[in-house]
Amino acid sequence: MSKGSVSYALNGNPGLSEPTRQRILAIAEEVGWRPNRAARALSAARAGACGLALARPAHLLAYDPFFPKLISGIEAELSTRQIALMLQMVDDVEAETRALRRWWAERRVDGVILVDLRVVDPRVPVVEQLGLPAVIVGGPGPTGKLPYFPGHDAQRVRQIVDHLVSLGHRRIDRVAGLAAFAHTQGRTRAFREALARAGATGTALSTDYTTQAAAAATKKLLERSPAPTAIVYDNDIMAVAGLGVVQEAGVAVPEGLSIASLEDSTLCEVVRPSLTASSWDVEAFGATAARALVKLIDEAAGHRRVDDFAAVATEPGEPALVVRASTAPAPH
Amino acid sequence: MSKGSVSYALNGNPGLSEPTRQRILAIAEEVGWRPNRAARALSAARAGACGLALARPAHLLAYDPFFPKLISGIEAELSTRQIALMLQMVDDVEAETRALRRWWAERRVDGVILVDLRVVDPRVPVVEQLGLPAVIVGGPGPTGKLPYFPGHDAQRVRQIVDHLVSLGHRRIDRVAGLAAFAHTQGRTRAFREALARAGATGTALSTDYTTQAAAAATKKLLERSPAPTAIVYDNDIMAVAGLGVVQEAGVAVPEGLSIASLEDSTLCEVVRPSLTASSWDVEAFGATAARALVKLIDEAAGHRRVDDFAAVATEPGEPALVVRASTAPAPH
DNA sequence: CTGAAAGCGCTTACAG
DNA sequence: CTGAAAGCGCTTACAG
Repeated sequence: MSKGSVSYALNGNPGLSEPTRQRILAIAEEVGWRPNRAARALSAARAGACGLALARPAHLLAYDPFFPKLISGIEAELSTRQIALMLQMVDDVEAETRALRRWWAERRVDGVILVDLRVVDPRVPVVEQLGLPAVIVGGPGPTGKLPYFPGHDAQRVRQIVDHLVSLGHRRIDRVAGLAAFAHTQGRTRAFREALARAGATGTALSTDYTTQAAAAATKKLLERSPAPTAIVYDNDIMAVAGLGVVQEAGVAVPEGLSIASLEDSTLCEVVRPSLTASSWDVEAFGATAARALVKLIDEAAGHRRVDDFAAVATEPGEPALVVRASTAPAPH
Repeated sequence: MSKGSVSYALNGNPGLSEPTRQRILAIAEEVGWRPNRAARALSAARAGACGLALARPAHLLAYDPFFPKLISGIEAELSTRQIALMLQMVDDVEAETRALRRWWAERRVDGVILVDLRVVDPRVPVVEQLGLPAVIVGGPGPTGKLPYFPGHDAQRVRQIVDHLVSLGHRRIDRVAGLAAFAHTQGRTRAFREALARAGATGTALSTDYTTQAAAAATKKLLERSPAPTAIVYDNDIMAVAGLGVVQEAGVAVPEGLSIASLEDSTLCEVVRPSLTASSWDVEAFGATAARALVKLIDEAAGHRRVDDFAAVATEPGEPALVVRASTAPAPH
């Protein structure tokens, strides 16, 4: 059996009869032979890996159910194609930008997934200038020529506000995440619009996603006059932190104040009262983004025109509001 | 400048004067040149990457603050050495075993980290037979010749039981994780011993770590007679789920029943009442394990004798019990 | 220190 | 289909 034929068989190269191909694959399977990835990468000029660098400190990642789900979805998609996922956790976007440059210079990855896009984000121009294939996850909308997947932010905000308004709430505040994140701004915009449309009022307080900041923001909101009758939190852990503050202030939830979370999780189910939250399929979302990245890489390699993903970005899994015990008619 | 000299400079190979080395490094930095990883891997017979395969479904990983911290610690250690972390999420140990075989056959990784060791674990013999460098994280104790890092399980169980006993509790039950995990069994052993030493009684109910199972187990424990005066949970999310069940049953925490968690997190701080929990430095733990793996890889590459890590396994960061509002003197 | 050369294990045309 | 060969971009001795 020639080395060339084996290579053809494994790479699905035409010019080999089907029976021969099958025989080769069977033998490879039997003896457990696998092509050396480094050699293959070197001659094929493909790393066979994609990169994901997370620019958030571990203590914030630790309580965010979004990332494990996202990674799981990405991973599920990549592994069917034998593409590895390279993970790096860094402290800030600058470190991430350095990591992206290094990955690409070393040809460690064929493409990358960008998360937590900033309003002004250094990664976007770098990636575009390098020609490093990239997709944006949780983006705000069109950013240069990079494909993006916005994550239903506006729609989820609208669903929650509409739900609260239908319960008679007219004074709805929000404890938001980092203002520097593009998706936070997108949510803020949608929040304002939804309130205005309903004739309701309310403001958003930005935090750094820590529970301390969420607790402090909640205290501040409770002291306002008139006080809000409902508070929306950008994620589940901040909502739970807020819930604790509200209860300690002697306000009953949901009788005296309604609480809702823009991110659903098991946590929302198990706290008392359980939390009304916006639920969506993050794993499917991650898989879709990974699929787009793979396509981008393939097209870049084939020197073919890259489709305008921005125009076709599909978002899987419509978000659905899960109404639980923490929201009720507004007190009068 | 010869190609050979550049290579020597970058790899710290002696036989190059210091000024020349510095000049080469400066130029490489300036033009942003980085050696192609695939080529380097091929000639050096080193992938420059380590693998971590997680055999837990994403919905369980999503609420476990342990893994992001562990990964962050591993990553911090590896990235200082320019070693990449390859991540794969799989459904079960069999799929993980397959992933390990593939990674090694393709020389995608130089070594792997094994987590959630089972009482009978197929990965251990496979890894040993392949000669794939591996360290065990959260292991039960010596397993063949693989270095292991047990994660303070016994000590943490003891601290919690001793705390409850000192508060007068004599009937202490436990809602445990998967019985198939070696660390669950290690905890169960330590739990029994600690109770016996204190003249207290109690049993452990195993669950699959889901909040549903934790809730069901808690209900069962409350119906017992005599009912426990304290319940210990194997992790924070199960503790919160249990707390909800207890409160709905009309039992006050901590006045009627004390609750404690064997895993600390922000969650424990923010729920009401806040939860007493065993806290330890998981990131440092991950870093230590990664360091051991790197050492193992280096020694394996040098054909030198591999140290007996099992004898020297250091565990960083002594665990500390954080007493919060959920534990109080036993009711009489 | 330089320069030429072999080799890592594949992929990919190319002549038979 | 086979077999010989070049090339991917490094590392690593080796002679000058």
